[in-house]
Amino acid sequence: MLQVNYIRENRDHVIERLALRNFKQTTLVDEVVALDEQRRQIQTESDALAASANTSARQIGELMRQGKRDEAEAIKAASGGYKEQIKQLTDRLGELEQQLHEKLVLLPNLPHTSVPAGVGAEDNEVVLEHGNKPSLAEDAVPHWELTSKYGIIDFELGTKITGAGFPVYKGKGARLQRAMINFFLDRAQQAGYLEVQPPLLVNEASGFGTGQLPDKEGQMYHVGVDDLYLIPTAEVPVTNLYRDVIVKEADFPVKLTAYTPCFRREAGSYGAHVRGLNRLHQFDKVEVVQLVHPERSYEVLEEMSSYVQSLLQALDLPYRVLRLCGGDMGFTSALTYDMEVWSAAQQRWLEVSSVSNFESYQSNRLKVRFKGESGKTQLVHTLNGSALALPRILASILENNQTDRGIRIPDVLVPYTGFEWID
RNA sequence: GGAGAGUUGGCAGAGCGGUCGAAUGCGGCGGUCUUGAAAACCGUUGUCUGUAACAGGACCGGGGGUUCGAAUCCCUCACUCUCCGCCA
Repeated sequence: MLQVNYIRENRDHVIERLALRNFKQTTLVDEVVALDEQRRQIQTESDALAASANTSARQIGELMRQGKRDEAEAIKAASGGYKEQIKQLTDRLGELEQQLHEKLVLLPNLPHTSVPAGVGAEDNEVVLEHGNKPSLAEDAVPHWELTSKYGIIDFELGTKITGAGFPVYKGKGARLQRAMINFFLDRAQQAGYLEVQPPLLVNEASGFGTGQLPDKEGQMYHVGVDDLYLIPTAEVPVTNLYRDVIVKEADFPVKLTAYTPCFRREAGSYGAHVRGLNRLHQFDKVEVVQLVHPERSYEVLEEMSSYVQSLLQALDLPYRVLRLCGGDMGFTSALTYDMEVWSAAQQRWLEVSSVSNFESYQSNRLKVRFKGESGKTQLVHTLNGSALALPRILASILENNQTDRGIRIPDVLVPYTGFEWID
């Protein structure tokens, strides 16, 4: 959520920035400014009235103590009107605050100055490409054929148990999953991230804090009887660990990592692009999250980007890094890098990580603050990234590393899998 | 699922309807003392809003009510804890 004060003082700039993500509801910005203006005016009136009422009440108390009952009664009689007036004003204030809040949550984050203009994926800027795309044999096949050929994933069985998009990993497939999770967690720990195991179900306040609610309600599975949401990413519970916390500046940077399954409804997605492991309703991911001093957040974003790339390099997967354009960036992000690996048999890039700086957009909702040098509390900047999401990494490993002999496991994973080949 | 207790500042824990944003202890910060540290002593120490700065306003789980006045009384919701039951 953007800060009202900022919008008030930088109205034109806000509109200009929002235009970069093709957000053209300039009236919304003006409505926010107007509502805020009204709110503050009513607030002032209400406060003045409350001050008078407080004074009277104090006087009455003092007079009563002194036994001056008559004088107290006189003031009491004159104080009767405050209650009704104050109630009217505070009711109005409540309405204004609610309206303001409703408008405010409709405004996405302001893109960073380096974000390219654009409307969709085709306008994203390729920052760099790394590694060589392997040239496969004539008979190379996509991963969904490899998984059944080697019996490591059973999609049909998952469909029977739950539904489409819930694969069952078996044998070396299951072990490879476990190996990747451990590999990613070990690397994160070496990079200074504290490992946590958060809940996989979160309440509404948590969903709101990181921005999934109310905007993307339909994306999450909702457990109605208990009014809880299955997490779409570890970002939600992990970032919310610091909701309403005032961080000590000495504790910066706060670096957290978590492995969790992720659940996404992805309603309305069908077709070839979502075959096999390309898009699932449940998948595994290791996430990294940082809470940092505002002055350092872009430096940290680059650091996180490098970290994610180091994983891809270790796995020896060809990848590219995109700087998302204004139109393709998530609602809450100010700058996002997407990492995509090359899927040799499908001949396409698959997104395996998204690293974002949310600046104070999330922390304003979450109320994650720190006490600065001046002694004033300020909002921290939050960042997160996938490091990494497993399914498409797996897809890429399977496709890129397929040989006559079987599928070669990347060297760094062998200590974790205990085998070198899926055959 | 059944029964009971509770929710107050970073933590612990007081709080007759008025002088309570809130005692006290611990912790934190600053200082005295010390070669240094510890101890002791002194001072200080919540958040939000608002102002150029003061002032002012709000917050004692959430919401509502009674009252001139509510942390304190009433209603309601949520959550936590304890015991029993069930259970990885």
